Amino acid sequence: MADFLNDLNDKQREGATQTEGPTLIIAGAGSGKTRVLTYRVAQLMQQDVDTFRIMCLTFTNKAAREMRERIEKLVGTNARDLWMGTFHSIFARILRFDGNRLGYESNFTIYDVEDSKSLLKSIIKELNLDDKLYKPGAIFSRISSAKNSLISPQAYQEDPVFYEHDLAARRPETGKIYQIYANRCFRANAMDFDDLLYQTNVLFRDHPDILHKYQHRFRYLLIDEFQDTNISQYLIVKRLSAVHQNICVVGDDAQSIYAFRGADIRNILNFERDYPDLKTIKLEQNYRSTQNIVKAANSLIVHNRNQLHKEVWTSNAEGEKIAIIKAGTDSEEARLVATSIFEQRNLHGLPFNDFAVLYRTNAQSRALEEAMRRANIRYRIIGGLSFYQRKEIKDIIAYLRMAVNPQDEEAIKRSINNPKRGLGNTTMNKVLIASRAHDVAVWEVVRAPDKFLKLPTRTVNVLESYATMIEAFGIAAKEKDAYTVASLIAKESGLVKMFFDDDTLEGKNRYENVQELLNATREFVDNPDNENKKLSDFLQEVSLITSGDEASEDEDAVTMMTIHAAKGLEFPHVYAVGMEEELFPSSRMLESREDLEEERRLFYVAITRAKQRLTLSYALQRYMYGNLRPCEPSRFLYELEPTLLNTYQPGRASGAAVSRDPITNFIRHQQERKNKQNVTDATKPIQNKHFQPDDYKEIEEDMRVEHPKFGIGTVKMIDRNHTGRRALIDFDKVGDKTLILSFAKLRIHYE
DNA sequence: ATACCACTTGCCTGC
DNA sequence: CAAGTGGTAT
Repeated sequence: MADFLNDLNDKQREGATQTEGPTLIIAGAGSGKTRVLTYRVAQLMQQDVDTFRIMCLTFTNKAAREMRERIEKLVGTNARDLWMGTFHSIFARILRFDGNRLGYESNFTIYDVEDSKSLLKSIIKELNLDDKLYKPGAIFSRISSAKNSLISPQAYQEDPVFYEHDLAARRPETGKIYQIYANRCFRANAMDFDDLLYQTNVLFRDHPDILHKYQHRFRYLLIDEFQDTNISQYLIVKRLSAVHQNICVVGDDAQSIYAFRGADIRNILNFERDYPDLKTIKLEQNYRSTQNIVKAANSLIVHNRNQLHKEVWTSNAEGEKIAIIKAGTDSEEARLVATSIFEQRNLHGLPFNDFAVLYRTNAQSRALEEAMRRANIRYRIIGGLSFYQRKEIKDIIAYLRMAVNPQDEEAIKRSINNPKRGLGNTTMNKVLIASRAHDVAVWEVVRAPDKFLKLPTRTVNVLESYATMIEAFGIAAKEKDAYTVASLIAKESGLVKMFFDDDTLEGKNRYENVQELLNATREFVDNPDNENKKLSDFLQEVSLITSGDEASEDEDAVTMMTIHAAKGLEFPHVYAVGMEEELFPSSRMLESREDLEEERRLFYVAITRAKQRLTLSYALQRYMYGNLRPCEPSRFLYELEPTLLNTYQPGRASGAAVSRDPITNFIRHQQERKNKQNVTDATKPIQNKHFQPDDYKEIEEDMRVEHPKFGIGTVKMIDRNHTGRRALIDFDKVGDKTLILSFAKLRIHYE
């Protein structure tokens, strides 16, 4: 029965079998953490814990699906009652049940980022604020981080710290916008992504009976990728586990890469503080990668200061060294990567599925796609503009949303004059103003315009016929399955005809995409795993799609995606491209050490995706904003242990200034760079663009610092009486030196 | 009300 | 380079 546990090593088994009490599993990359979670759930089920008492939170829907399948295989029973899914989908479900206690109807809409920004844009306009200063995106991220820290609109407006911050950014009205935004979402019976967590917290906080219900229902809580949870998520699980304390979190602080959307690494670093009885298990053996890859990853991550100690090791083969590709331009880089993939495939008879190309930004995919097409390499792109973000799809979805929740203001705006019905901005503005003046949902005005304002008869008729149509859709949505309703709506709304009548290539494409959407609803309805097949269920699933959900591995193709999207995945052959300063690390991440460390963790994630072979590439010039700009190799490349990188082979391209060998030697580049530096050092002390000294005021005793000439050393003493501060530094290579801090260019060295 | 064109703006990452 | 905006002609 329980013999499946033999598949695990000692540490893993400990993690899988010690099911009671709070547990923290620190799991290095490739150490089998998903496996432990899977086996732990299987173990619980073996112990006759009712499946519906287990909640397991994953980072993507795909991970949840796969884990469920593996569990079913292990225990041989159906795991349908298991509450397994992403934070957002699980808590959206709870809010559908009990959100009425907060005044939401169970058919609430989930606003995506575009909806949120569009709403903010109209609020900013209504308040007559300067849209140069009040950028919807900037306001949105303020609101988002407020919600993720559980700051209500009211608390936000009363807090002087937020006010000062917004005032400094010349956006003093941000708090007011937040308040109006929240009101408008509520009136539209809509929640944004952050609300799904925020409102769950409010629900649990203000309605103890409901919290009590769920606390007693879920006896076991398991959370994957815990390093990427935010405060709001953490508080939910803390509340839920308060009674039974059976909370098991699994994560790797070295792979925390979502701070920009509120993830707080302190959740994992401080977990012990909240659970004094905590049992901590470290998984340090890597089963995924070669020794060279593991070592390279380790050599990089030691440069981060903020981390838990762990030593990831592997007993796998040494493997190939890390290859470095140096290219002239981004398009050459793409071509060299394509060539390399092609060669490797032919050389070893590998499927394209074995290869992944990872980049920092989605914009980088363009050049790569072109190169792949030219080299006749099949590829699939994960992320980027997803199917559901396409204009024509959003057009249809707006109607589907209206059918489920006609209060949905953003859906009204999108659908009311599309296809064209002669309802332009003028009318719409009047409607919006009336809805605000009477404090009713926009829908109420649209449905009965005469009650609220004066409009030409013709316009009133158009509005009324639109409303009648939506109401008919609404009735259909209640009675029929998602596919039937979606087909009806596509036809009756006139959108299908509109796309069909468009004879351009683009129009044809759109028409096909709409058909594709209808296929998706059909598949949704036909899928036996889906218990509920209504349109509202379909929309719920669509709005909470996570990156990678749409990918199918049926076709043999190279996978291309951002490093963020690659989290949790692995490939035999990985190419990480665009290893350049300002791109990776991103230019926006150079300011603070925290940001830079996050970029480094991101690179760590990229490296550790590779099982057998890792190739890194960079270009000397790259197109940006439509023109070619010079680039420098990423500082991260210099942080890798040089002996792990593939070395220059003198037999090939000897002596030549420009190598014809496509895989040119990074070491040589590094050498050239060093030589150049030394020359400059002799004449002008420090003119190294790369060497950015830290503010000398930050340097303190016992710190490790780096001097461009003397190298790395330890600060032994600082004489603060001396003007400009004098410091005694013991350099590893040249011994003691006394330097005037305000003159010496020193960089703080974190190790 | 709408269609089209010149002009500006910005490329992180994503539930 | 490409999406979005604002102005103008129809």
